[in-house]
Order: sequence, then C-alpha cells, then structure tokens
Amino acid sequence: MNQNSQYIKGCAVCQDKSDIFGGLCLTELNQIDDKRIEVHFKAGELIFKQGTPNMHFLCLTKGKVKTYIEGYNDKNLILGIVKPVEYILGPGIYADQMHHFSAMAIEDSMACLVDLATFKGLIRTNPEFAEDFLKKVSLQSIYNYELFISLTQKQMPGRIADVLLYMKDKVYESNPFRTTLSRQDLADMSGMSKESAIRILREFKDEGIIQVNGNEFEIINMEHLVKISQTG
Amino acid sequence: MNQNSQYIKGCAVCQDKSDIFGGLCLTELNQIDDKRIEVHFKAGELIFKQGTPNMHFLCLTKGKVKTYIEGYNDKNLILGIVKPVEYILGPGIYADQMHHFSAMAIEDSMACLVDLATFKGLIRTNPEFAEDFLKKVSLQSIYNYELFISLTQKQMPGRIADVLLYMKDKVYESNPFRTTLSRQDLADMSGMSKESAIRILREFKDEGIIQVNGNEFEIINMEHLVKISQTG
DNA sequence: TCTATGTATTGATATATGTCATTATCTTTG
DNA sequence: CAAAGATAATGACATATATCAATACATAGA
Repeated sequence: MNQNSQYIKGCAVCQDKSDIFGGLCLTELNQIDDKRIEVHFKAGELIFKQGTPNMHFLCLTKGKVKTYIEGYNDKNLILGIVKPVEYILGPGIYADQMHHFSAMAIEDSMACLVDLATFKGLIRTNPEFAEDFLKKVSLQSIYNYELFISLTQKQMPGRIADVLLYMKDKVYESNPFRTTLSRQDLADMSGMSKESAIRILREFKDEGIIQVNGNEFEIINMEHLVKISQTG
Repeated sequence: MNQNSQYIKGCAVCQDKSDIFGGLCLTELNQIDDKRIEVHFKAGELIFKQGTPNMHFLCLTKGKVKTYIEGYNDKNLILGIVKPVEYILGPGIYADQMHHFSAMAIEDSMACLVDLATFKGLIRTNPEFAEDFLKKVSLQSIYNYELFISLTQKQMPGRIADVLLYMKDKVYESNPFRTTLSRQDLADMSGMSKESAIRILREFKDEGIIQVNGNEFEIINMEHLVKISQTG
C-alpha cells in the first residue's frame, strides 16, 4: 500500500478514502481536496479532546485511534478503536459544534482533516452522500446499543470476552493479534478497574481459553469464549 | 389541547407534529399525510419490538413511551422516555431495517405512523429536513454518551439521582411529579436490581433529599441530589 | 550497565451490589 | 367485601468488584 504517493494526487485517486466518499463525482472530490489537511499523529498523541470545538471531519488513513469519553475521577470509557479507512466524527457537528469524546492515536497514524462546512455542503447537495452518512451513523448507533448491554448487563468475564472478540474480529482481524493497548485501556473498554481486567485475563489463561504473552493475545478456545460472552 | 379535531385535517394543520416537520411545504406535508396511520395504544401495550422489521417512522402525539433494549436473562435497559411531540426512530432504518430496541406505552398514547419510503424520500429531496433529522439523531447520540457515563462510572446513588433528575427535567417537567413507571422500570433505567433501586430511594427519603408517596416523587433538596449525581 | 520510571501482576481486604426469602401494601375482580 | 394477584419494601446473606499495598517486570535514558 504505497499510500503516500497517492494522496498527494488528491482525493480523486486516493484509495484510502472512507467508503462514504465512493459515490462522489470528481468535482465534489476536488472540492474536498481543496479544503483538506493531512496530518500525522504519533502513538499516544491526542487528536482531539472532548469539550473542544469540532472543526473538521476526520478520516483515518493509517494507524489506529481510540475514541473515549472522559468521565468522572479520571476514568475513561473507550467507545471503540478506529482503523483505516474509517472516519471519526462525533455527534457534535449537527448539534453544538463540540467534541463529545476524545480521540487518541494508539499507533502512529495519518488522518485527513476536511473542513466541516465543505462536508455539510456535500450532505446538503448530494442525497446519496447524506444517506451513506446516515447509514454509517446508524451502524455506529447499533454498535453502541450492543455496548450498552455488554457494559450494563454482563459481568466481568463476559465483558472481557466481548473486548477480546472485538479486537480479534473488528480491530486486528486476525487471531493471534498483538495490540498496543495497555491493560488500563482494556479495562477502560470493559468498564472495570485494570486489576480486575488483569485478573480475568489470567483466569481465561488458566482455563486454556486464551494465550497471553505481553501484548500478544491468542484465542485458543473460541467456542468457550463466545459462550462466556453470551452468558454474561 | 383539542388535538383530535386537528389531526383529522391532516399534517398541514397539525399542531402536534414533530418539529423536524416544521420546514416542510404543503406538498410535502400532504405527501406524508397520504401515507399516515394514526394509532392509539393503551398503557402497557407494546408499540414495536426489538428484532422485528422497522416499517414506519413513528411520531408520538399523546401519552408517554419507554424505549428499551432487551438484554440477557430477561433484563431490560430503558434508553429513555419519549413524550409528545417527539418521534421514535431507531437506527435500523438506514442499516438493516430492523428495530434494535423495543417501545412500550407507559400511558395511553397516540402515534402517527408514516411510511418509511416517504420519510426517506423527504430526506433525499429536502436538505433542511435531512439536516434537522441529523440534528435530532445527534442530540440523541449525545444523550447516549451521558447515559454511558452514568451507567458505567457512577455508583447506585449517582445513577438513581440521574434518573430522578431526568424525570423531573426531561419527562414530567415539574417538581412534584407522578409517574406511571414501576420500581422495576426505575431499576431498568439505572441498570440495577429493583431491590437496590428501592433501597436507594429509601435512603434518599431518609436523608430528606426526596419525598416519596407511592408513585409521586418530590425532590426537596435539589442541591444535594445534583451533588450526588455529579460525584457518582 | 545501572538506575529510574512506568506498566503489569498478585494478594489481602473492603465495599457495592445482587439474590433470595418474607412480609407488607396496593389493585383488581368475582 | 373478600380473595387473589401484582407490586413494593425489607432483611439476611452471597458474591462481584474495587481498592490498597506490595512486588515483579519491562523499557528508556544516563
């Protein structure tokens, strides 16, 4: 994937654009291209912060990003891990123009920032684009409902199982997978203390459900893990 | 509010339509009117059920409705209470055409059901309408983030405080308020067992924060309740 | 290489919360 | 009005989970 040479030529030839841009014509793509900034973020860098004004549509072209709500007592709730090519867009753009969650690179990342006015203009003028966007928003919302159930109705083993399955299926899309997420991050994804997260991981390891080696995880007994996820 | 005589004359003269319809022209309103069904639901009746196909845009014109996710072990999570005039629309319409939560009348209610194709057509042809809709969806989403924090990072007193404040400010908009929600419902709003919900309510009562008389609640020490909500 | 710093792990303990059983209270209905 | 069924309330207890403190491990600098 020699992306670098591609985005230089602009959105029209970019292979890494979010699929909601797929239906746009050349004029529209150029319109975006004119208002586009490309930024590199190092792992650990904050991309935007909850409570600050939301000025851009952001499309992740490289790396990985965690989105998280900053709650009380310095506790965070990780909403999800975004990978390329996916946009990161909070609900603020059509409400109060603010960010309602924070985003931080968990790997060295690259993102295209598009002027919000341009983005909103496209929503107004191109119904297909608007529908595609609504579809994305809807899928996000459906995922959030699953998260609600996981976090509020499952006990710790079920929640950790959900996190492991999420990482395998949605984030890394491979079975032995290596993550840059810390144990604290795993805890923040499952709404528990990091000590508890560690303990559950150890139990899973002792029961032969997973293999853990530092930040490398392998799910060995998938059936059992899925069952734990389902029975809560 | 002699609504009944009004909707008979159709959407154009209806005072009870969701405000996102405010910007529609007469032709568009008539278009909706042609595809509109008006239905009465008795308290306790299911309006639509999670997992069934989503065929209509639903606008509540009278009564109150609880929306809830049906989770594991017959446990529900109430997402919110909808009151007139507000629409009830799940994320399924732009995704898999399914309901992702259930809706039940908690009072005798009246709703307008509008054909989804008509609704989607308006989204495509009227950018203001699309933007208003996106705004609604966004506000809902922002509220969901607050709910995430309340449910995952606050202890029981904080969660019950949030429920009480939600009912006072958003649902009944009055301070002594009488609700038709059961204690089980209050528990389902705050993600705890009904016994725990009852216990916390009693503690609040003993501490002089609220007054409870069956289903009538009055917040006496607002400052204290807000503090409990904030400190979790 | 050694120290310093952050992260991970573990165990002991405190606390929050759920479950179960029982009784009380309210509502419906014959 | 009485009986039956639901909902609410309470207490005793079990369990899930957080917190605290101590230790181990890794990693980055000097």
